[in-house]
Amino acid sequence: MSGETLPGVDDPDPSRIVLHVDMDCFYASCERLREPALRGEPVVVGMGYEPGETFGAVATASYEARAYGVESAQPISQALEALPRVGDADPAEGAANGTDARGHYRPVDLDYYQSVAADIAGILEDCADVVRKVSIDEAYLDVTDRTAWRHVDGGDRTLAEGYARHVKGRIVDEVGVPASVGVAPNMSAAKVASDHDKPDGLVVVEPGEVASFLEPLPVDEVHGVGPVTADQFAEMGIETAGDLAAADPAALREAFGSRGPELRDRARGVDDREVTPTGRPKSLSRESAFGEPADDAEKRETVSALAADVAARARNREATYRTIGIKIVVPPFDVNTRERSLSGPVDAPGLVEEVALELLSEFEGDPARKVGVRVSNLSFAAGEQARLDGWDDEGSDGGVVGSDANGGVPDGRSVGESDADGQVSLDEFESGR
DNA sequence: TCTGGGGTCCTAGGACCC
DNA sequence: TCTGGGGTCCTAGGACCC
Repeated sequence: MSGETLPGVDDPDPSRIVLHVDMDCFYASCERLREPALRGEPVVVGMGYEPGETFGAVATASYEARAYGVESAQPISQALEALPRVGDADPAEGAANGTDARGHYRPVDLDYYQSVAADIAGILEDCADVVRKVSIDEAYLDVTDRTAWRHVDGGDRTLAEGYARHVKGRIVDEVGVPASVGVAPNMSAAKVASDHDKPDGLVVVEPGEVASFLEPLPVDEVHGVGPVTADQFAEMGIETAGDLAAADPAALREAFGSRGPELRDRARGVDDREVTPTGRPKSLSRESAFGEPADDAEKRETVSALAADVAARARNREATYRTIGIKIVVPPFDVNTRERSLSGPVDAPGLVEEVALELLSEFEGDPARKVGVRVSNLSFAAGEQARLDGWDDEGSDGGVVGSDANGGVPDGRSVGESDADGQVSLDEFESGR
């Protein structure tokens, strides 16, 4: 291990070329794709929202809608105040926004958006050797081997910029939705770059310019700095990325643990993470909010439905899980989580429901604004997954294997570690702790 | 600004093991 | 009965991201 460079001074390979591709208000763009009349109009896509209702939250607002103060995560009721719905009667005193502007409100249609995202993914896979999708509308591409930082004809433009323009152009031409693209020598800088000129942006940060590009930006534009951390930074006199870059790493570690120096590195433009392909999920969950705080019966009913849904999704993705958990939010906004690990991975919808309801019982009598069910400790040993051949009905989902004193009938397709006795019970699946 | 849904990672204490 | 130190696993909560 001799001859290595000084640790932490710079990226190991400053010549990497990373693209961050970020679709602009993706859900709204998708709605416009199938309803071209919405182009140029304010569009609000709502979650947990049905046409004509006022319950739910804003998932995505088009830039036209944002101009009236509509923001994502905002309650729909609030968005409607800022921007009334097309077709609604005129408010008594005229709209709160002081104009007669109206917005087009649509419910989330994730299946459709996913089909659009798959088309985009095809283009991205075509344009890069490694693609890391981080969400339905965002991805990192390592295009180091596809282009170069070299300047064209000694001018301002790099080959990399031309390549990014090509990727962006293909998305618009072949799919029909706009994207913002950031180009930089690492992931973190590329991410900030793509955010820098939305919508429809293309920002290139060349290897030598990363630190100076970041320096003047507000510190919360550094990826990983949220409202809580930004407040703490402000108390320390850290307002910009430049301030953070210049801060004492030891002091940051003291205050923020390992995250402190890491964020400082991001602010300095140092990020040696490789772009790795999208991995398998680590957990699957579903949650659902109530309009009015729910009583025990409603809580149990919802948890049962969510459990069935999560289990079905896991089976669909050929995942087994070893941990089952719930989440319950009690007014005003107390978030509680409970989970239980089993002795081995299972694919057992009945068990998900049974364990979830049992965990829920601790909160009997507490009203809930929201409940959720989660499975984690996932395995994807497709084909490799040991299925104890002595007792498993081959391929049958509903094969009843044993029963137990709890009345649960886990339709186990999978295994505990050593239960070769043909009996599967909740007790046996529970971990020993 | 009273709050939707699906995720990831980190921390910290306790149990347990050697 | 009192006692070190290291390591792993489990659980609950929190911050953050899109």
